[in-house]
Amino acid sequence: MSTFEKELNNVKSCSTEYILAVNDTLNVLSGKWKLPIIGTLLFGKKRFREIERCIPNITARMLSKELKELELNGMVKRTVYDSIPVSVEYELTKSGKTLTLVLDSMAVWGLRHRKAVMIAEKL
Amino acid sequence: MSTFEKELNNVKSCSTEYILAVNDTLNVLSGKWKLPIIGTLLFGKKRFREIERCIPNITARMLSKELKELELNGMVKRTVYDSIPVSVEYELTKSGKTLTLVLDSMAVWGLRHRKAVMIAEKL
DNA sequence: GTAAGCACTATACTAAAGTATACTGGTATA
DNA sequence: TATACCAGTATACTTTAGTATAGTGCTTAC
Repeated sequence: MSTFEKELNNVKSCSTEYILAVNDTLNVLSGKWKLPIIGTLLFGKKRFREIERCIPNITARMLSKELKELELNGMVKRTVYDSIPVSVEYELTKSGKTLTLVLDSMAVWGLRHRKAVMIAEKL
Repeated sequence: MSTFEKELNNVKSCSTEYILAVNDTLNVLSGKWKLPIIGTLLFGKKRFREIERCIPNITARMLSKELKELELNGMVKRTVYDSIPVSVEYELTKSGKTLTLVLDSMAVWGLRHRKAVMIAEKL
């Protein structure tokens, strides 16, 4: 039995704990902008204005707010270089990078589900 | 190469499509009550009041609203039996059931991430 | 010296999500 | 006849999330 399976059996043994663990993951992704932010950081570290330019329609206020939350959640690491003027870089933490595995399974389910719903609507 | 891998490569070839697909999955789970509702339905079909009793603090209004959305999203099937009085049963669709694979990966990531964050905070 | 870029913050607002509470119309039970 | 269960709906309200817009203090380029 793999480590994944062992951990899964453990958390599934208590249904409220299972829901809580799923909820933790969901909360890390909550809101309109977290996913786009994580998406752009998947391509490597970026500066504040770079991220801003990558995401259409995001305001500086929202980007700042969401980056703070992501940092607090241990998803993003913020590094300040004391050049003049200061430059600030954001990158995904190790945890942030492993989230891609979850995102991948969400992407595939999302596509399959969309197809399934479309077929069902044709009937 | 597995079907999963093929579909994943396909959707990953376009980063905005990838984000959209992940977002679709996220939207199906959005809000405070969808996950608890899906959670209770994982144990089999249930009637309205049964679900209500399973989920502490949910109001009838919210349960009704969320069940409608889940039905619209093709996650839940609603069946009305014309007994007297009518009884109504809710159950997960096929798509709804396959979501458990995604939820499993979210649960395991959630647990691992929580541990990682706790260790980082001790330093 | 003024315009523009950097990394933000402040204030005020609107929109969406969620809560509280009461009610509907039917049936079955005491 | 009163009470309670069923499957919800209606109305009013509060809380949270997101938007719009302007401004901070710094530096470099024209």
